Formats: sequence, structure tokens, C-alpha cells
Amino acid sequence: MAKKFPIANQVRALREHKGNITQTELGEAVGVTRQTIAAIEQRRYSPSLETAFRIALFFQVGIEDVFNWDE
Amino acid sequence: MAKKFPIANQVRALREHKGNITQTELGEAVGVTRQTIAAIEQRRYSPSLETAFRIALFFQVGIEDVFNWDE
DNA sequence: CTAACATGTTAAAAATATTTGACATGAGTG
DNA sequence: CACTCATGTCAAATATTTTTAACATGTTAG
Repeated sequence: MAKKFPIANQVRALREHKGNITQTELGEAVGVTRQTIAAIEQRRYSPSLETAFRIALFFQVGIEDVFNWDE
Repeated sequence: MAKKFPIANQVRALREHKGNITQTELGEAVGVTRQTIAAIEQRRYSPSLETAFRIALFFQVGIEDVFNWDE
């Protein structure tokens, strides 16, 4: 079970670099709960493309600056 | 309901440009059904980030060459 | 110390994506 | 015409994501 999904991400690093945004704050900003942010950071599942886009938009970077293929 | 999701995509154009790939062929190549490809092309829902990545990889372009924000 | 956060984690429910199995149409071919 | 193929669509089932509501830990501020 629990096979980790094949896309790495920089969410935690971006949160920290962009002035210590909290999981809760990021979640509120992009419209998901903090548990969802935590699950994404831990690569527990593949978020929707829409959520991924919203996170990238929040940090004002491209999607591929947040998520990258990593099989 | 049925509000269209806010990300446009170039899947159909890419299929046609890349030598008339069929929805069925693309689906098989990326591991989803042809109905899923059809739904994505028609913007009926937000695919998973993983499916989006696999489509971009298939066409050998970046994710943002396939999907773009469009609220 | 105590109170307030930030994060981890989990189980159950709700929402959404995806599959499966149909049936329909139009285009093209023999 | 009859046939195949590409696509649209739909309903029901299944899978996956996301929410909600807890409880736990470590850290920091007063």
C-alpha cells in the first residue's frame, strides 16, 4: 500500500523562503485545508492540477518550480 | 453546477500536431481511458497532477505548454 | 509553568476523478 | 449500403482526493 506518488515538490521550501508562511495560511490562500498541504508536502497523494496551479500562483512561480517529475 | 474548471489545455491541438494521435492512443500511453482524455479536452474536470504530468511527458513538452491558467 | 502555535497523524465522511460498459453520430472506405 | 473508426455522452460503480474533527508532540512567548 501507500506507494508514494512520483512527483516531488518544493512546497515546504517555498513556504520557508517566502517569509515563513504557515501550512494553515497557505491552505487558506489556495482554498484547501492544512491537512491537505501537509499531505502534499509528504507526497502522500497527487493533488489536483487545479490545487497545484493555485499553489504555484500563490508563490508566483511556474508549476514546474513547485512540482517535478521524479520516478 | 458543472462549472467548468479554470485551466485551459492544448491536448487536442497537441494530439493533432503530433501526427494525429487518437484519444484512445493517448489514453493508453498515459494510463487513462479515452473518456478521461475526452473529459480533459472538454474541461469537464481537473485531472490529477500525475495525469497532467504524464500527458506533458508524452508530448515531450512542459506542463505549462499543455495546461494554462484561465479564470 | 501555561497558553498559544505549528506540525504530524488518523479515521470516517464527503466530494471529485476515473473506469466500465453502453449507445449515438459523423466521416471515411470497401 | 455495410463496416470501421474517432468522438461525444451518460449512468453506475470504483478509486482517489479532500474535509472534518479529533488528539499528539515540540517550540515559543508571557
